[in-house]
Amino acid sequence: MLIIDDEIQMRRLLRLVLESREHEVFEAASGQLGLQEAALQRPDVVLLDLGLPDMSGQQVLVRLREWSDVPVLILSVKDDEAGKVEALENGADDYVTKPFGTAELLARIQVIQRRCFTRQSSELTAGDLTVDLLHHEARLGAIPLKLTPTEFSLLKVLVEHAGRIVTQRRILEKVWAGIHSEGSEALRVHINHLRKKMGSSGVRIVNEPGVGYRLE
Amino acid sequence: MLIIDDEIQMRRLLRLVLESREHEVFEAASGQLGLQEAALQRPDVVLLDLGLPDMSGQQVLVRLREWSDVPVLILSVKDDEAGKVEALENGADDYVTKPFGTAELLARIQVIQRRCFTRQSSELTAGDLTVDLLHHEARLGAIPLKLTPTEFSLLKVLVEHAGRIVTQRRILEKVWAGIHSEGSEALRVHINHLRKKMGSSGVRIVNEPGVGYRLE
DNA sequence: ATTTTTCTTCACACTTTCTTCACAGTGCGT
DNA sequence: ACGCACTGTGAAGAAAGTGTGAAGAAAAAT
Repeated sequence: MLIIDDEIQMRRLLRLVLESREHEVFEAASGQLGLQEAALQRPDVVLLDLGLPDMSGQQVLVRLREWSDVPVLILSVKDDEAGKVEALENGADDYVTKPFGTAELLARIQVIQRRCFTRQSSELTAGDLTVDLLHHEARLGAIPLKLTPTEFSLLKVLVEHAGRIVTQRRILEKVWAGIHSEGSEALRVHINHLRKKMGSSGVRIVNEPGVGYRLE
Repeated sequence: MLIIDDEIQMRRLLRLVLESREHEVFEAASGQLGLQEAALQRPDVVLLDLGLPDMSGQQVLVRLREWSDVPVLILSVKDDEAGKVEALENGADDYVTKPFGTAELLARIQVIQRRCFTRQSSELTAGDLTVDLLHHEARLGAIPLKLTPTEFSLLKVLVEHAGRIVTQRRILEKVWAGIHSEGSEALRVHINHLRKKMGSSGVRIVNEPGVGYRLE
């Protein structure tokens, strides 16, 4: 979930509401930053304010649509019909006028997520490897990998940062939610299992001694 | 395009606007008739007024959603936040408050059409298995399956995503509407019943430990 | 109100998955 | 070569998840 809005109090409010529903929230205070964040974080939904300092929200939307299908919900202070229509035609998925009720906002977010499940494959890939978060499935080329929950979660973290190193600490936090305050013994074992199940395909899990692991 | 609204002048207005955009338009003046028309004509979009004489628009929506996933756009005179949220949670795709601009209405219709794939049939199949949402029947080949309501609902969820994993969480949400905050004991039992009733046909319900179930 | 059907809970056996442990291997600096 | 820290790997017990029958609770039908 990415919030693009220049007013900090609005961002705070939205973050509060969204995090209560267990969304991972990113913020951007301008159109430029918003586009950058969208490219970097690949959010599942974008909340876009039309009144931005550096470029119009419409422009942001158009630029975003050049490469992304992510659902966009427009936030705007003006109840401006022409602007509404323009945004919807530019590829926005919904339009909410400030001030809005948080219940309505959440409901509308749920709707666009519901509708975009089929379209948005929500798949991560790295070489031959495909990880489908929605269906909890992983494939190597066309062959499905049979992974246990922990293995899947671990692979997910690695694929999210494919090609880059992922710290052991970071893995432990993401997969074990910090329960394992120390000791990466279990982690080593699961890495081992993953490597076995992936066999000798193009995808490898490489260890960076003392730091973490990297998928290539 | 199906319009469900009791006010004839509103239906006329909508028909005029929609036909100018070359939509085929059907009309219904009550909830009952609306549901009948929906089943008969299989419209690509439904415009639903919440204030109907015979039954509440919410009810119509719920009944419709039992067998169809056609995009529904709610029309309402009241700008009632609670009603909005309820409708959106009941499966509506958008909500417009009367009076509305025709440009906005058309734009919003385009959005939900763009985002939705509509299932034209009210039957789902997976191998030998056929689930008729409209008539609430399930058959294995030609033989009707005698299912209880919960079993039917459960099977429906599985068939909708036939061949893919369906998370336990998703099943609990869909079948039990989140009442069962946790504990999948009842789920296990019903899966067991379904398996027995389906016997050893080509269709099997496979468990993915720690994740959910999959129909294949 | 009574019967019938359906749903949920519980107990227990069973399966899968997770963690721990022991030990072997690797690379590095002294 | 040696110690050292870290990593890879197999095995076994612990923990979590699942299948299944039966019994009581709830809902629906009569």
